[in-house]
Amino acid sequence: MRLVIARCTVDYDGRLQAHLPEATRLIMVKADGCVAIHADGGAYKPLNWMNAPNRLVIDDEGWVVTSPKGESLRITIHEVFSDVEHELGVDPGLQKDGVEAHLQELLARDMATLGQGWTLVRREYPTDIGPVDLMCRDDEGGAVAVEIKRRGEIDGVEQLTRYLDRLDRDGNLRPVSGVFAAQEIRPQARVLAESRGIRCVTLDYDALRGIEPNEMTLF
Amino acid sequence: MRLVIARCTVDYDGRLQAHLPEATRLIMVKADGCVAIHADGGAYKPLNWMNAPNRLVIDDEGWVVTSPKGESLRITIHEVFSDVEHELGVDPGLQKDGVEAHLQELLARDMATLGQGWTLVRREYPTDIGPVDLMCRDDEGGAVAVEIKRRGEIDGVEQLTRYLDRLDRDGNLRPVSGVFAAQEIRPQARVLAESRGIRCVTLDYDALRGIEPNEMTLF
DNA sequence: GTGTATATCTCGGGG
DNA sequence: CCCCGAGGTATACAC
Repeated sequence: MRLVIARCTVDYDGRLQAHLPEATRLIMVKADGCVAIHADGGAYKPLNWMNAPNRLVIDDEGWVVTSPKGESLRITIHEVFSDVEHELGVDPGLQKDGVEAHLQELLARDMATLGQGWTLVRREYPTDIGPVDLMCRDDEGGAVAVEIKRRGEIDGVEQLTRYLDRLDRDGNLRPVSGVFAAQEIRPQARVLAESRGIRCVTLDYDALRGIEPNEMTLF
Repeated sequence: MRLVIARCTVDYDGRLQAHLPEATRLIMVKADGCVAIHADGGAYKPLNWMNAPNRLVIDDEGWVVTSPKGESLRITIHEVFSDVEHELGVDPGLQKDGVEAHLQELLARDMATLGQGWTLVRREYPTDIGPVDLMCRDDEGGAVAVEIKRRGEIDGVEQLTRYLDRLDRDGNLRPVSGVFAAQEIRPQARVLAESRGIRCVTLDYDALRGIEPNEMTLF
């Protein structure tokens, strides 16, 4: 990883056009060739960047980074304050716990959270517009499509609605009811869901984890 | 901006839990207090981060970053290879051209792109679930709601559909037709839009810019 | 503050 | 490769 502190101006031309007036910034070049221009604030997002793969040409004027997709980033360097390189090696990567896939797994193992006597047909049940998180049968054998979110918002209700619309055309399933399950359901999403006859279920992640027979967490 | 190259392990606990095994990484601390842990690859996104505002406590074990929202990041430092600080000052910021707001402005100035004899009622026409990009009248006086995107995808069609649903309840407007306008429209979005009677219009940004009477670009 | 929409979103999975 | 969905999305803006 190369770290350059320099007074520079930057011009990006690609998915849009953008320009950075002259100022002192950090230019970060990673081993995979990606480039990021950071100011001293504004969360982790750089002011300007180019994703790998790139071709980097350095001349007296500065740097020109070009990507095969036709994007270009011109960094005109006026003064260099620091220029260092460090070998970091390959990173073992991030281990996550508590995301949607985990909720789906936990819920699939404990259908009773949704309703007594419910059975799982399959996870990621396919439709021609994408997979439904869970397809179930309720205690009376009725088909139920379940959409799982960490945070239930309007988009999720729309997504489930599209699935229900498709699934309801299948004679083997019809009628298909819907359940919108999330750790937290936004009021507007709840209103929209219920206006469409979709049941909302709030999930308790810790309780679901507690139900597990053996330890599933990663660390 | 403080830049530390160190062999470290990291534990995040907040909106989820995540762990980084021991490896050498860049730790970036910006003037506003945000912290980012970077590997030597993977675009601009850090492996782990904490947004400002934060409280940073440093002891022999390493660093503990806590946010008022109850998130925490523990960085256990095993070996420091470099630790430097640079004063960058406040950045003048990025100047952009070619984003959705621009398209909306250009289209509002040249309604003929949508249809001969069309007139603009107003931009950001309000509904109770949010503003429609453009509200127009066609050559026969019929109300038309226009949703503008850089890239037209399914979500945009859903958004316009929600607006049309609301607007159609207004006796002064009904019937309201819809136009989905974008520089690029994904096939699936086009199919969905047309199945709902929404007309799709592909926008040519350069042509729209060419139509302008005076120079609007920033640089 | 919540709610909504945008983003050069980034990232990963599946066909 | 594109398409789609998730994200600790972050960010801006209106209410």
